[in-house]
Amino acid sequence: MPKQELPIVDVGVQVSAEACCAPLVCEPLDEAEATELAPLFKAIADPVRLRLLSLIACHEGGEACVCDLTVAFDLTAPTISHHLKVLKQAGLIDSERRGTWAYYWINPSVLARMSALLSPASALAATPA
Amino acid sequence: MPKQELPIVDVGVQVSAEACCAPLVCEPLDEAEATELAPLFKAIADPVRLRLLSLIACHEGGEACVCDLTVAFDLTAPTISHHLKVLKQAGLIDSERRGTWAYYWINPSVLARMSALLSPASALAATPA
DNA sequence: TCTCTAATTTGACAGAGATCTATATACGAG
DNA sequence: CTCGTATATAGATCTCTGTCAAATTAGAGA
Repeated sequence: MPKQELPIVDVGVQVSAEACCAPLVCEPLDEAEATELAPLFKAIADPVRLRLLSLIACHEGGEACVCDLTVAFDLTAPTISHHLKVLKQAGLIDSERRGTWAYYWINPSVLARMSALLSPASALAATPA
Repeated sequence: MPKQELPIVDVGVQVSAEACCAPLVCEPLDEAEATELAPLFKAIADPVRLRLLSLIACHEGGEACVCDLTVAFDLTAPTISHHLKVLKQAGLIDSERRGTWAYYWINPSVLARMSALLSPASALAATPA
């Protein structure tokens, strides 16, 4: 039933766009950057939301219906709804209502930014000895 | 009692080592994995800790003294100490006392694991329409 | 030994967050 | 329009977390 619509690239993020990609091991984060980035990690700093994000990202068609998600947890629907809202407000996912059901898909660019931030700057800072 | 320091080698992590690398957009995280991974993100889900991690990672020599870190914030020493403890317990950093001062360095393998988990599955969902 | 400085631990408190029940909204089918 | 199902919001509660002041531990030097 979910109509597949591939929410591809579309970098229309609310975070400051391309101010993104220097890994935090390359140059020190200033306070403003840290304040902007921390909420992204806070959004996935919960097992339920991590699984939600993964379930949505892996779902065929690139999107998942809330009904698919709710059954995967031993939690009430309002709780799932709450977690989805947190993920959405962080910009990690987006949603649309189509008829009776609501569909969610991930925003890959935000995920990419977070991944890049943590990337270990290959040649740096290894070996404590 | 503060004998727990152990300037151990690198991967002395409590997480299951190399069970790491499938990005969460590739296959759905199960509950156990999510429970194990969420605390890693929780550890960096705070602006102060994000900056601490970055300051430590970028510091020359690959390690930083607590005294270097404390002055970078408008927070008391106990608060910084608390945040360092959170990062250390998550396995993101390690520390050693040398003489009067305590030094911290990052554990790159844990950071790498987190980065890989969020990596947007190169070949997936990225394909330009 | 005593004292000074670096860092951590303890205890307290305010604010944030996860979950539930109950209620409300949105839509489709009769 | 009315009813039933799918989501979302509101409010309450209990727990977790960030911060500070005060006390404690650890090492260097006199």
